[in-house]
Amino acid sequence: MAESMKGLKRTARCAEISKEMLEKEVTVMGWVQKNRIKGGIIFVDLRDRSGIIQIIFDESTVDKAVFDKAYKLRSEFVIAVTGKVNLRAGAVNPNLKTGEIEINAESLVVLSESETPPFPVEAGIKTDEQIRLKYRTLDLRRPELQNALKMRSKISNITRQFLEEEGFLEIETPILTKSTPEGARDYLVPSRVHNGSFYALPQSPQLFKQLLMCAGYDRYFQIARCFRDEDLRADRQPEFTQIDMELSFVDEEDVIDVNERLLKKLFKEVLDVDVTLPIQRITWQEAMDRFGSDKPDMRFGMELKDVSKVVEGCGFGVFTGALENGGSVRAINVKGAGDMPRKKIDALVETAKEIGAKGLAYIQLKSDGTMKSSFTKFLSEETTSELIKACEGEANDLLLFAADKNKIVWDVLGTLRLQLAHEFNLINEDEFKFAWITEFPLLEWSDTENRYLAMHHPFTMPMEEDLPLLDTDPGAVRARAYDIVLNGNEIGGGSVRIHQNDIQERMFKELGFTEERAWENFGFLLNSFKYGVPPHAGLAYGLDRLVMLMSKSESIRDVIAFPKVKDASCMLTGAPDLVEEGQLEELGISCIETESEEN
RNA sequence: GGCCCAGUGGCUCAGUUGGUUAGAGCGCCGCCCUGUCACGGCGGAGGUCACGGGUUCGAGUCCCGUCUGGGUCGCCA
Repeated sequence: MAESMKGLKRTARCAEISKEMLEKEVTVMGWVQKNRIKGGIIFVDLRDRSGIIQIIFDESTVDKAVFDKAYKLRSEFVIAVTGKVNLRAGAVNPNLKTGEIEINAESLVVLSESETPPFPVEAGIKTDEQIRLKYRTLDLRRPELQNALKMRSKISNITRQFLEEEGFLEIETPILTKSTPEGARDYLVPSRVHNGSFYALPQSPQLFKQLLMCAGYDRYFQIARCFRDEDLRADRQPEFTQIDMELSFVDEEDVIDVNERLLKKLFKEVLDVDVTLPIQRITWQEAMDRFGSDKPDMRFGMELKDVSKVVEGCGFGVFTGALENGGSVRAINVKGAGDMPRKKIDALVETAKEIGAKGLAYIQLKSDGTMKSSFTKFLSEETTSELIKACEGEANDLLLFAADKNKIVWDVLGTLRLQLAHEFNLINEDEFKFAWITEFPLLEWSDTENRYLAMHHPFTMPMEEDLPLLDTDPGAVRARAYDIVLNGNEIGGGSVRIHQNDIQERMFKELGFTEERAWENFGFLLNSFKYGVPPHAGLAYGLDRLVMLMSKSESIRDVIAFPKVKDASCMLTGAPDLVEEGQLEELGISCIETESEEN
């Protein structure tokens, strides 16, 4: 039966007990990890968020009532134990922080009993995530999740402390706000007072932080919850957290400087990893040309080679055709893969096709010096050897060629490069390789909408020297935008913002907004811009993704206490759920039955 | 919305070309054990093989559909 605390006070957490406290009487409280009964002596491993300490109940020294109670302890019972800290009489357990000591129990209070847990509450379990999410409180007791959430807390706190010292103010922005076009689908919240009208949950505090700059707050930050109603991924949740910041009277150099120092501090204090500053910067164009990705994993080579010049007029229709359509022919050299079996190469070709390529050409330079290729029969011997030379091909190399529009070529080779690096173990998992990616394209052509979309967002400043191109070749205009990339993951991004009305108007025009619609959607910002806007720039990190990488977690769900599953529902609470008819009436909402609900 | 993977005692899994009463380890329950810490010994309980159809003399196994979870493409300014 559960007992009360009877005025007991906890003196320390389990793993905070140390040899310095020998002979002292302490009271610990926590969960029973394990009860080992050896007849006249009982060992209980007691766990709390700090770790584990061994409690010992000795039949010859402890009250019989206490001993009998200890005999009945089971996994996950919550207990309070008072006793003396002693050196262990038996063997030391080197796997425990408290492995040299134990507590000789004098009294025991069972604060709460527990049913047998549905899965073991310990590290390294293989239990299905579905079950872990349903019993999330139990899962959260396990060391992996505790460590991830502790790390998350530490990262937030260091960030706060650092930004405070750098003169930033932490300011909250609304959660109930206005729906904006462009970008992700909004989560909507119906208004009771204004039936038929809706708030939207923020996709980011972007516009509000710009307003704060207009208001003179200089340097702002917020650890902000954001919402996007899009499908989930291993690294994507419908609600997530940004470390969001904005600075006035600065350019990209200032933003990069303060963030490099923030990252250096975080990695030093959280992981004891030294980040060498400055972090290397490469332009978007260079990232695509060398790695086929705007978030390159630079922990390994296998860089893309542009061989368009070599194969110009070579006679192989696939190559020349791609070049004639304004595309390119590029290659990667997979070192040590020259003897890859045909079946595996075919699988690579399949991957390329899934991404959108019509095929994938290859040259196998086998380790015995012979060569096998899907296309060199169309080429002269000179061109073939020039091609191999351009790829720095040697015996036992596999050369893969993609020929198409640049976007497809980058996508195909960028994807294969990553896939093959994993397959051939080229990635040092202990390494943290950062890079700034700069000079992103400002606009991106959308075939579905038949217009340009903002690659970053509509308030991103174009590069001054590219301004004339806005009228002639909008796709070529570069933006003053930058992403911070870590090991092939975008962990943050930002830009210098437009603070001139005339440029902002041109931008909206380019995006196909009428003046009327621009004012309807962003009037509150444009209006503020009329009364003195400081030049400003900012950046936001995806905190969840950052914690995931730093804690080497496999899924973003492992760094969020109560995450959602693939269809954006919560296995623990059952949200989203139906509501009472009266609530809907009040909101002036009636639901249309869909086919799936009828069944 | 498309494609791929998975679902068998509480957990993790095995289960042969379709063939007696569906197995194992851990956990759980009982008894024993004074230095265990992956404790040990003896004994025991526990299964609608995700669900619904179908094929068959016979289905955990084959076929169709559904549900649930995961991965991914689309989507994510």
